[in-house]
Formats: sequence, structure tokens, C-alpha cells
Amino acid sequence: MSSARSLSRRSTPRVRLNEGALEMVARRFAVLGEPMRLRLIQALFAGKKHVNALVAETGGTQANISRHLQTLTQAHILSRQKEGLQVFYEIADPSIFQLCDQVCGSLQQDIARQADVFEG
Amino acid sequence: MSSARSLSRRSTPRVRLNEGALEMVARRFAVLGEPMRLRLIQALFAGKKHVNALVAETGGTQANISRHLQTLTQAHILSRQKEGLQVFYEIADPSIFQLCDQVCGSLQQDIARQADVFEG
DNA sequence: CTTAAATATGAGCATATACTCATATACGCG
DNA sequence: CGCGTATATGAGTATATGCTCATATTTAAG
Repeated sequence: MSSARSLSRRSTPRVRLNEGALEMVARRFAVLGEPMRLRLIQALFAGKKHVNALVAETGGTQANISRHLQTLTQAHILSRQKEGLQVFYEIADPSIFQLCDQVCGSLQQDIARQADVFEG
Repeated sequence: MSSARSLSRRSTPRVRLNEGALEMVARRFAVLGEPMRLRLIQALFAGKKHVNALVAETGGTQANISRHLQTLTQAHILSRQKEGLQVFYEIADPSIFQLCDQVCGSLQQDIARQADVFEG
């Protein structure tokens, strides 16, 4: 496990979060911890879309999609803009991109490691 | 919102996750979406520790801490090594550091933005 | 004003999961 | 072996949350 070596090499000391901050961080992770919400975020990678488009693309029900969009908006991950009858949602927090990429990356490592077990 | 401009500037095209991968990503986020688990991860930033030390440091019950440690280990975020009577846990996935930093960063932006509302 | 379309939301149900208590398991020691 | 310590786990409960159905709200059009 060569990757563990990087743990001690860090220029800026890591901040100790207080209770409130810690719960906010946990909340943000939890919001991203639902498959349907990730599907919505992924659908919005291509740009802003209105609710019905997201319903069609994800295959969810209108009510459910609306709820998830609300959750994501309250977490400041998406932004909401009404245009006539339709409501458009858009990714408001660009750090989401890096976040998803990073998680995907470490998961790929996990999978590669598992594959190694079978390959010998 | 100048930050939204970076969305379209990306060299490598973003991958569309299939259903299985998407659920794995969601699962990873969900595992990080619990305050007590974040507290444990934070406690382990300083290096490997045994269960009782983590129980003392976090103020949780032994049973609960043990369960969370199991969850984190199954997610390949921590690694487990038994030494005699004690079991030591350690951060196994260094990407956790960047992940936490990024979330903290975007949360600070949220907070700063909220503060701006009051400052005018 | 009536109607229709797009979205949001109240209420209820189902399920997941965090927590606790008690107990099991694993290990070291005398 | 018998005992004490460290950790894990089965079982049960409480709570959160995802989902659905029905309905409310908002806005545009006729």
C-alpha cells in the first residue's frame, strides 16, 4: 500500500471541525448519497434542464424528482430558475464535478484491487 | 456566478455512469454522510488508533463505534489490523483527505455567501 | 373566467439505518 | 483451564427518509 505514505506529507495542517461544521459536511455527503440524486446531477452535467426533461431522462415519477430537486437546491448544489410554466435546474456548485470524479477514481481503484485478487 | 463558467471547459469528457457504478458512488457518499463516521475519520487523520482510543476520543459507545468502523472498513475507507487484544484502524483511502477538504471548501463558500447577504 | 400544463407539496406507508443493551467471540495471562 | 480485557454482533427500538397518490399552486392561453 504505497498510497498510505502520502498521508503524512501535507503542507497545511488539517483543520479540526467543530460539531456544527461536521454536521454540515455530513449533510452534504448524505445529500449526494442517493442514486436518484446522482442521476439528476449527472443529467445536469450537460447543462440546465427543466423538471419534465429530468423526469423523462431519469425515469422517475414527477413527484419524486421534484422532491429530490428540492433537496439538492436546498443544499446549494443546484440552482432553480422559473421561466413561465417551467422550472429549470442547473448545477450551481462546480466542486460537484471534482467530487464525483474523485469518488469515481477511488472506486475504480477498489475495483481494480478486487480484480487483482482474481487475476492473482 | 462566475464559477459556473468553468463547467464547459473540460478536456476529458465526463463519463456517464451505468446503474451499478452509480449506486457504488452513492454508497460511498452515503457512508461519509454520518457525523459520527466523519468524527472517526477525523480522529484517524492523526494516524492509526485502536477502538478504545476512538471510543474515548469521540464519546460514543463501544458498540456503536465498532459498527461504524465496520461500515467504514467495508467501504475500503479504513483498514483494520489486529494486534493482540486490540484492533487498530487506519485510513486506507487517501482520497478521503481531498474529499473532505473539497466539501469543507465549498461549504465555506456557502457560508461566506450567506454572510454576504447580511453584510449587504 | 375557465381550462390546461408544469411543478410543488401534504399525507401515509415502507424501508433503511443509527442507536442501545446484552451477550458472544477472541486473545493474553496466570 | 479459568479469568479479565478488547472488540464484535444479535436483537429490538426509534427515527429518518424515499416513494407514491392525490391534490394544491402557479402560470399561460383561449
